[in-house]
Amino acid sequence: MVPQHMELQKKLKVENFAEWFEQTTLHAMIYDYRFPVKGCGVWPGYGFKLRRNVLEVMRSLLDNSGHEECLFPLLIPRGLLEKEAEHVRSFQEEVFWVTMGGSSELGEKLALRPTSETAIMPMLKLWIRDYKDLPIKLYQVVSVFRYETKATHPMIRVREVTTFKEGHSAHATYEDAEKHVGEMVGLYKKFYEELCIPYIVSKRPNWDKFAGAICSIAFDTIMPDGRALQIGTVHHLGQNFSKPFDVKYLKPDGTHEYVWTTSYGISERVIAALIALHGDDRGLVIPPKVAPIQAVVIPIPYKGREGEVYEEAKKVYSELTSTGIRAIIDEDDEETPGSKFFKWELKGVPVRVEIGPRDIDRGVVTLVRRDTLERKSVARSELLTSFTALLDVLSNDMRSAAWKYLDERFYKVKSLDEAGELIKARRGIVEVPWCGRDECGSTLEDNTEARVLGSPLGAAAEKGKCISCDREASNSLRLAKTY
RNA sequence: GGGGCCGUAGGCUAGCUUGGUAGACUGCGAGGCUUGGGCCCUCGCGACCCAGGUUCAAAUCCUGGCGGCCCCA
Repeated sequence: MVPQHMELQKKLKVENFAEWFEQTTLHAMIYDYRFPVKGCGVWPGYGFKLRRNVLEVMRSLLDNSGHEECLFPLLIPRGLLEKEAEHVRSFQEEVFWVTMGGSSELGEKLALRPTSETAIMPMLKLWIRDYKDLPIKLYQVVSVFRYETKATHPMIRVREVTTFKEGHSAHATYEDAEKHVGEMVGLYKKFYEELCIPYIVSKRPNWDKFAGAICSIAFDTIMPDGRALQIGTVHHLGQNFSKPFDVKYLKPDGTHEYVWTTSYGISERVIAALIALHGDDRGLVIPPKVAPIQAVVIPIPYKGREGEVYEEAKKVYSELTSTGIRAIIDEDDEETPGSKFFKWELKGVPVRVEIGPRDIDRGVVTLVRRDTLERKSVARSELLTSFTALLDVLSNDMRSAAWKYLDERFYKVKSLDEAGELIKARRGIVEVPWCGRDECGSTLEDNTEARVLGSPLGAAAEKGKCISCDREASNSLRLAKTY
């Protein structure tokens, strides 16, 4: 039983999310935002491991779907960056430029990539000759740089995005590219499911598409402060990039056609969402799949019985690690068990394994799950099966709790007043009937102080009237405060 | 883009209005005592964001920079 005063609290997290987030990530050694350059943070060892595990999930999904991991240069010459007119217009105010080499001015200034389409296209031009070379699917995990002028937030709005996983593909036809977009949306869904992150998929409105895309599909989730956070996007780029970069292929009939490209990305915002959605006022709660440490074994020594307690704890520890479980043992005899409990709870270790004289006498071990702090004794002889089963239960419970959280903050309303109030109170995402015209979208943004996330993918016509112009609604629009 | 608040040991902070020895808690190190939810005691370590200015004297007042947070567009 968890004592009354120790019941899970989310007061700070809910009342002052920004502070909670920065403190928790710092104290748990996930992310240190004290680096003296605006919008730049550091991943210490423990956070780096979490990041690596998250990326590992993504890598395995991509590797198993025909992608190859590549690495393109950080520097993009101005001429390339500016080839696609709309792309450059959108990014020009947020590009960092390298203008000097030592003390001499560069002839052509070099951009720190804000994203890599313009670095990849010239190489595709060299690599693609005929239809047999298509499709090409590649990705890289790199830093990208954006000179954010608005407020920056640790991990959420940064100037160096350190964990930019960008996928790029080239196809022979519009339809192939379109199909690939659908597959990548499916791949991202799997990714978020693995991380226990709930999401809403929207087709971004025309005025908020990725610069140069013909269609942008975005994943959003809801943070504890009620704002929506974009955690992934998939873009159909059409021939908007292949034309200016002159990337053509030879078709079987002997003619040439420009390739059709797509791009899709996620960033460390995914990790921010994971932390924000699962954490509580004791610290992190990390889904077992990506937890740097899945189990911490804590011996509870008593005077006279220290020897056997430590010995048993070690046995349990090696049993766990021998099956590939990421376990550690905290044998520090200078620190009390209680203090260790708090320490590892802060770090979000999914399961704590306690071994004391009482357990030894009864032939059991005590398992405590991090999400609910529920404690139970399991037979010593069945440790491994009980443990793995518990990890599964924990993952599933975390996933459903997070989905429940999102579902409760997703509102479908029919009136502008209602929408406005929900947005103003920062209750989450609001979906309203919409006539489908861009002008009503921007009117709504003005009237509700919200941003338009977009509309459902392939939704049937919404019944009702557009809440902006009162015309018959043909679709829905999602609105929210955003980051 | 506009407005406001703020920056003190690794962390959280007191002191600033009214200029004059920077204090607590936590952490870290040593020792003792303990250990099923942050024990306690002793000793030690550790800080005024940066650059100018005012002043006999600046953490404190002024200007600028860097950095952080909040609100509004």
